[in-house]
Amino acid sequence: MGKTSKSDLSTEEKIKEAARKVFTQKGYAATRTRDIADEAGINLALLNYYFRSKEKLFEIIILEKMHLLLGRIAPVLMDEKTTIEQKVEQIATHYIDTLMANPDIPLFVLGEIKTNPAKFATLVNTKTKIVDSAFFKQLKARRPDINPIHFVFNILGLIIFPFIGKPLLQLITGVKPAEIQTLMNERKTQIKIWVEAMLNA
Amino acid sequence: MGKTSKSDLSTEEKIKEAARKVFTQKGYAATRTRDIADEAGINLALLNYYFRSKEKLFEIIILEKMHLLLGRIAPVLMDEKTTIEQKVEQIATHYIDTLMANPDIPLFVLGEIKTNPAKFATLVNTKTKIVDSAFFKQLKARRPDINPIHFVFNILGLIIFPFIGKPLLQLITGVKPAEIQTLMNERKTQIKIWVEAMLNA
DNA sequence: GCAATATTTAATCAAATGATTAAAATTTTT
DNA sequence: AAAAATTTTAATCATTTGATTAAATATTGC
Repeated sequence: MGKTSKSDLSTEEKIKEAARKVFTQKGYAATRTRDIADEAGINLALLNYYFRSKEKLFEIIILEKMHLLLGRIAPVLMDEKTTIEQKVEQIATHYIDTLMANPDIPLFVLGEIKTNPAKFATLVNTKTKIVDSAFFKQLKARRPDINPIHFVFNILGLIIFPFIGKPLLQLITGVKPAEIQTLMNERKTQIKIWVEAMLNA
Repeated sequence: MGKTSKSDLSTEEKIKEAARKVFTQKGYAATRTRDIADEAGINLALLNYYFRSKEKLFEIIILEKMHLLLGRIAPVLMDEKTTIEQKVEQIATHYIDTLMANPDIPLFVLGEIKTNPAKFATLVNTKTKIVDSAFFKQLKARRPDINPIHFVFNILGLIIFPFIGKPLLQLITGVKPAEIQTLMNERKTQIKIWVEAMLNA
């Protein structure tokens, strides 16, 4: 069934790999199925043979990427045994590592969620509500005067925004990719400190 | 020349208004010129008569939106007479007001910059480099141990990310639009406090 | 080795889409 | 009001694009 022989991937996996690249780079609407086929080194009909349609292939990829962006967050937030600071550190280091390896994901996922929120509603709703998590309880105990969602915005903004704003910041500051890489690594330790400072402010 | 008579706009302005709505909502690739024409209540040929092509019309709109997103930032950062805190407060209040009225802009502009950074290079480069601004000097004096770009990321992340992450946060927290509006207003005063705390951390 | 099955391709289709054209309708000028 | 200029439209093109089909090629089971 098109299995891999030695060095290279199966055809199905080659197509998925190409789809990951093209979809995350250009988004659903700007992606041509022919681009994916070319990138995978196969014919267009083969793509439809394996995945039936552009839409079906896209759903596989976007769900995969959503899982990459969200899958790790729930268990950390639910953990009753770790402190706020430990949760922030875990999330920051994990996400910055993940996003350095997959810098296109935030804009891709957030863009597609905005395009079609209904499609993702079911996917996310199955999970336990984050509003009832240990993290939310801890935040409410620590700062009863501030809506916990503020800190969720703050933490995600500190982690994710640099990856979304990178092209703009390169434009307006002229910062080089190598320097950005250094900055991202610094943020893995700094964000914990900054969030702590905000919690005490 | 198709000027407005009384209550309604000129045809040219009706098309631009429709283009603003459709382009910012769906992005360049997903936008159909027919959608813009329908939204404007005019025929498709008229759109090309006035603006020559989809691409030309798009450039007018995206430059307009980029100006809205960036135009106000440079003068604030250059001002030698205001403190860091005053600059942050000015930028936060101005941007949150602007983005509450135009919530689609960040994802739209950042997405299109990423698609074609070269197109915006010239536009942004004409301005004085922000790296040489009073704001950067002040940040370096205040925290010589931290790259000022970190704080630019932090401030823009705190301001802009909530607008980009809103659909996701609605999905995972179930927060209602009205509550988000309240949160956004709270952030106009909180961000200044949080940034100050981060600067002292 | 040969038949059955699975994989791959070239050619083609139908619909969508950006753009043009030539004519009709409207407005402006005189 | 007639002529000229402008504005608007319906019809149509050429290309792009997602998808299908039927035939060719390769692989697998016996």
